[in-house]
Amino acid sequence: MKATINDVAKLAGVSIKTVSRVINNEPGVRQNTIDKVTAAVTELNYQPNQSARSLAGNKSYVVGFVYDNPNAYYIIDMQHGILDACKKHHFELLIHPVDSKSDNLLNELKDMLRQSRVSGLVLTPPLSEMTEVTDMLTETGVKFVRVISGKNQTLSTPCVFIDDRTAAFNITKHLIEQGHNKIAFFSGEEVHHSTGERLAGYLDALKAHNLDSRDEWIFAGEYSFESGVENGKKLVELTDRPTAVFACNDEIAAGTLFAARLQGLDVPADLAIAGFEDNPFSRQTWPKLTTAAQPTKTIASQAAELLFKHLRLPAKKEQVIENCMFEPELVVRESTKP
Amino acid sequence: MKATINDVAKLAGVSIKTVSRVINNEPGVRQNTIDKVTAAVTELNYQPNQSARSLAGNKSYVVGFVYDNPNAYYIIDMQHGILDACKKHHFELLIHPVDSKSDNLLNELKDMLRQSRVSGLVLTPPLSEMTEVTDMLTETGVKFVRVISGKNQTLSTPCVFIDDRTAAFNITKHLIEQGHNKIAFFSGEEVHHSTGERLAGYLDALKAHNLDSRDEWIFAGEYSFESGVENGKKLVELTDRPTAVFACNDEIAAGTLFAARLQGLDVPADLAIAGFEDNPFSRQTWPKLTTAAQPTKTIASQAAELLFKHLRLPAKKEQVIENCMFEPELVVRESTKP
DNA sequence: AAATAGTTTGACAGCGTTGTCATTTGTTTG
DNA sequence: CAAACAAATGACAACGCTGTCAAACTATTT
Repeated sequence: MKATINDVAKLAGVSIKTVSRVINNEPGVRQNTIDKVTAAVTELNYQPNQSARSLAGNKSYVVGFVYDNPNAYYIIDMQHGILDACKKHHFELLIHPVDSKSDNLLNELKDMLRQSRVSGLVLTPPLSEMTEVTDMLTETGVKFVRVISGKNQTLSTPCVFIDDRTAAFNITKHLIEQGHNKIAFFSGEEVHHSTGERLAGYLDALKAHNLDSRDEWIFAGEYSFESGVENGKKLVELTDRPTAVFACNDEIAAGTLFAARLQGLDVPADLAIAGFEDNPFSRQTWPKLTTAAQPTKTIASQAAELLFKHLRLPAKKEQVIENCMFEPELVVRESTKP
Repeated sequence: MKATINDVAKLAGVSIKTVSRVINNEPGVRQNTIDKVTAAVTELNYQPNQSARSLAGNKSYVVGFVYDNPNAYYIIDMQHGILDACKKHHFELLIHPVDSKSDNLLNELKDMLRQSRVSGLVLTPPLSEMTEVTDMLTETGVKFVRVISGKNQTLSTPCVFIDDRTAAFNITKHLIEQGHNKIAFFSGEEVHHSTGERLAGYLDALKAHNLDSRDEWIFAGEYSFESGVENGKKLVELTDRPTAVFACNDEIAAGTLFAARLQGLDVPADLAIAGFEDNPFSRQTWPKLTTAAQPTKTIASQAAELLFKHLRLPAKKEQVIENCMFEPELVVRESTKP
């Protein structure tokens, strides 16, 4: 019924090993032979049996996406981006949500690696930024690519950098250009490097415009709607209240918006609010949110592509590690317009 | 390094076949032997090699989740619910987003089935409700479970039913009880059975309360924010305008909310709005949305469990098909409170 | 034309399981 | 207590592919 490599070999008049060579793009096959084999493959609509392939070759043709992130939009975009790359390279994708705060995280990951025979992993924040995790993976010998917050730099593992700092600088600059000189910063969790990077960008911009930063305008928090609500409430209690808020992501911004309404503040007249990430719902709030857009799906494909390159490399100590960087782009909407 | 079935057999003092029996819960092994083997398995931390298993047994230990749905929250919840069940049964999950409107849909699905050797599928609307798709799958012999909108009934394939009609009835009843007697209905896409079911429930409720339904109060649309905005704008142009809207899902409801603000209408004073699905953002709008909550993650686990049961069944023609049903639950929030 | 080196191909043994069927062990019965 | 049967276990050949290494070609040199 289903064609095997044997059928292809017979039809093409070569040995199964040669068919195997053609299928795996191994060198040292005459063009003429390649053509015969490919013809036979198409005629029989032959699909290699992945189980047999990985059993015999002790490889897996599966990559894993390990994540801990409550943001559904982000995860879906990441998944779809990785899937695109997987399709191109004939790999399969295994998704593996975890709890990064679990005490058992490392063991759980080890178990997963053991069971699921993935040949590589894509990691996103906060996991990609936790040294325990990356150390463990390096030790285990599993190859992985990380999406992390920061500027392009050479690390010993392949990375996709997100230049949050510059993007945050641009957002803050935009707020300043709208006439604001008292701007609050609503943080996300500190385990996310993005929080620190965005704060740095915010401070950079203040300094560049000779504005003072004030500690009481920098609010600790987390990447959630509720955190935005909470800090929004605190904000209005301040004497000499800031007239603008730079929220570390759109969820916080949405929460801040909610709090503003609770307090009877008009946005943007009484309080301008900017978010970060360009989640779909940043276009569905009233008013729509100014934010910094990052092309998550493209980032994901890039990360996966880096992983595939890395998987093909021999396991040498010394080698050039490929990286790439993305800079989220300012998107101005009604929540910060005068 | 990594333990094989041979190591376990040696340690337990039995043949590899017996170890295999124990691992697969096959009958006809003495309890005493089972214990010896399990002990050896734990001691060596043995994990069966999935590739070898599926090659030898010609089975796959992989289920697929095929979907076409732009709602990230829904998809993530489905994925995580299915994953929970998979973990329990030692299966892996393959995700496969498709475009249900593509001309090539059926071929694409066939290719995917051929390549990825899944042993079963979970389908959600609209795919689960497209007869071309289900027919093709039945023909191909792939087992699958569907999540569909409708009341519990016996079909030839296992299903998880969502009783949208009753839930829609309850929502409409709630609006009526708030004193509304002119209630508009904002539809989703008609390919989704849920649209028809929810409309039916809406009409049921009107009739039950002796209210007339009017054709111009039933708006065609789709499951999107934009559709809600558009129909919201149309709504206000009506003379004798409805005072309440039952939107087919939360996104439409959010759009309607947006349109209301555009028009300077207060929600709920001038216009009450109810949604459906209980997406997280239904709690993040202002005011928060009344909606019908469906336990997506539980639904997903149930669906996967049904699939696993079905996979174990021999491929007979005559057999009892297991089903189950969920009824979304009314959640009253500020968008409909007087 | 023979010798050499390089290139292309094939034979065959695994990879770690499960399926089949034969063998052993245990239990019941006349 | 042997015969007859059932229950538990094992030996061994697949499963479809890749890795290894030897064989068969081809091209180049002497």
